[in-house]
Amino acid sequence: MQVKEERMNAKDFVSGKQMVKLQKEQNNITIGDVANALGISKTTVSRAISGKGRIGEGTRQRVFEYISEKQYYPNVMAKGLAKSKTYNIGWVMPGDSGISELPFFQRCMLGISEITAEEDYDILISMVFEHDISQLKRAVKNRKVDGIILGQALMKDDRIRFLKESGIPFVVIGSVPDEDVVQIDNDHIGACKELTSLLASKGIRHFGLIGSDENHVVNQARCIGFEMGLKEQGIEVNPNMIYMNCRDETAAGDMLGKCLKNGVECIICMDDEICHNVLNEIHRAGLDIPKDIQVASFYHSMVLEQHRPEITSLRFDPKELGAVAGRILFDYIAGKEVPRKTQLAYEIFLKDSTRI
Amino acid sequence: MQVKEERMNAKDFVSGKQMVKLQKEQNNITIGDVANALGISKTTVSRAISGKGRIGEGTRQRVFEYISEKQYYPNVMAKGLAKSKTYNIGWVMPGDSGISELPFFQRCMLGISEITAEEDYDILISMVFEHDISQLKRAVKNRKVDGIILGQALMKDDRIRFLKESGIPFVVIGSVPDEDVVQIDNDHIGACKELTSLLASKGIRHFGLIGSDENHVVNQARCIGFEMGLKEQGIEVNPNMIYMNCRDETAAGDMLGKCLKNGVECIICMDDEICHNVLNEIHRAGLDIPKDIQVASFYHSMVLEQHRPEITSLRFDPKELGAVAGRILFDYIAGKEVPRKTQLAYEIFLKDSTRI
DNA sequence: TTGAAAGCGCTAACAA
DNA sequence: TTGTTAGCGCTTTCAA
Repeated sequence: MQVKEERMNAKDFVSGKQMVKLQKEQNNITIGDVANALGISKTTVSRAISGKGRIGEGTRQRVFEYISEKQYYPNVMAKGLAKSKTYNIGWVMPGDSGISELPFFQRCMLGISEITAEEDYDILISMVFEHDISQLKRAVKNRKVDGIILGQALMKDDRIRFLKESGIPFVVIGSVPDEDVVQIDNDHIGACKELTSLLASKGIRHFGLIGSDENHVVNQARCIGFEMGLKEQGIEVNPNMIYMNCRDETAAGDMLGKCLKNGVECIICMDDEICHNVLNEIHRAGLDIPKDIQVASFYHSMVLEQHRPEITSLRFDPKELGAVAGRILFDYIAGKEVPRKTQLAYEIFLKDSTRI
Repeated sequence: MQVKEERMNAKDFVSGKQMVKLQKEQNNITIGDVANALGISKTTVSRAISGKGRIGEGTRQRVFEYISEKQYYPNVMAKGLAKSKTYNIGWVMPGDSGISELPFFQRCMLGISEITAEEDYDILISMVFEHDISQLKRAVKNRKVDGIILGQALMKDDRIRFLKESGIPFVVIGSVPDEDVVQIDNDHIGACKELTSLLASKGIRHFGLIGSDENHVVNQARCIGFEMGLKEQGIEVNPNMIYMNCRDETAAGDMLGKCLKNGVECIICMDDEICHNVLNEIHRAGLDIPKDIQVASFYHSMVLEQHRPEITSLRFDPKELGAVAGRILFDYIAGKEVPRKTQLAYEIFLKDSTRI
């Protein structure tokens, strides 16, 4: 509280039942105003602004000077009506996502917004739930968006079914089996496979894989990558190595216990939250990492950053994911050919949690 | 992985460089189509739909039957142009907020979206940064929104300055000194005061308050409430009791150390993240809660939920905050009088972390 | 290089 | 109760 003068006082917070009312003063200048003021036609002004069609350099100059002086901004809604565009793209994310998923969505959104801004688009948000996609439906039926980015893919996804029926262009972040859905995803399979294989190549034979919701496509991909990694190293795949639907710390504790009983040397967690829970349980049990048990994670986030020893993990870039999804969506809307599936790169960080 | 048939295979994820292209089939039916089909005028259709103006019950029926059969949905953009509305409200949140703030924004948004949905509005999102409010500016200049909800208030807030100049109706979630800004906030002062006073009344004399960014208005309010609580119990307020700008676990450790050295009996954390860090440091130091040190928090979230013993804390409802902000904004836009400042209730949870 | 006029899909006076 | 007409602010043919 050093900066005394910036400190607020209690009275700053207190107020009577003071009421306020909006006084509007919308002095919005239109393309017609510009045209009149300059003694030219609306068409010409429009052309000057859009840069389309031939126009005299002189007139162009005059228009630009005038609109920058008078602070003219085109009415995007009107433009949209004329061009049958909304200049919005829809961003669909779960309204009930867990705390650990939020940073992912936030970063995605940041990537998307960089791209939309370039195109002078805005992001309209729909929060959906597993059994309530009314918000998404509203945005689509009302034609408030030109396209949609779906932030999450489920195995049986109502959103995707609806979007396909509706005919609106959309892309999904994540992977889905549907042949005709444009999707952008981290290369989870490749990444999980490589990390698993790498760890196995260092001599680990007994793995335990702990994951959360098996209804999430991404978790299935992780399983597949894990199994591929094992096979590559000649380790027999045993379904008992895999524990799914780990919902909380208690469950994590149980699964940890089972792993230890089964002689697991290295636990791989499917995501950062699972890993966080597992780590807590490991400490609670008084075990040492990596001496008593090694730990790796198929996903990394700030949650794991603080941990010592540092955790071996896969790292992806959600912001890039969002940006790529945005670019592809715009191409798709524009009628261009786009790849059905785009996979993004990953990085493997080998840290002390798997070094004996 | 029980549900075998729902499991994906590796091949589901693999694809060649398959390309897809959008085939558009926009068969959007307009109000004119409806009118023609029914042999009535567009006006009549419009009236039937909006419910405004007199209209024969029979015609109304026929219109409704037809539009529900043909799946007619009005074009909101066109409606907006005619009525000078966008049917969007802007939601402004920091693009670089810490992981611990995200659940707050998510819950707020949920509350907002419930209200906007009622009014057939959508949420347009602008991610801003401390020194980059270009996204917000775009949305406002382009007139893409009818009003704005600002999710966070800073002491010197560029966003607020810009919004005031622009003349667009807006409300802020949080507190600001500006006389003429409509604001909705948790009653932080009252809550912090009451909790502090309550703890003091149970015999605690030596408090330590640990907080984060002092540039956040909310943290200043917490300080004020804390001091008021102390005064109420006849405890002398000493600036040395307050530690601000606690950025990470290391800083939390330092401040914890200072508190202990100064004979602090109870540490109050300004928010859940601080508290989380402090708790970690307390455990690291091998101290017992509440025997060695008592702990309370001015903010509660899922982060603290798992902790044992449970932490005495203040609880607010961010979703309600968002909903109230939404309602007030709509009233404000409609030209109604709205309270300059709305304070929301809080709950105090006394738990074992402050029971000796 | 410029302009007139029609149109995007809807609402809202004003008439009938 | 219904229809005619103009208009919201922009784009886009088609002529000039």
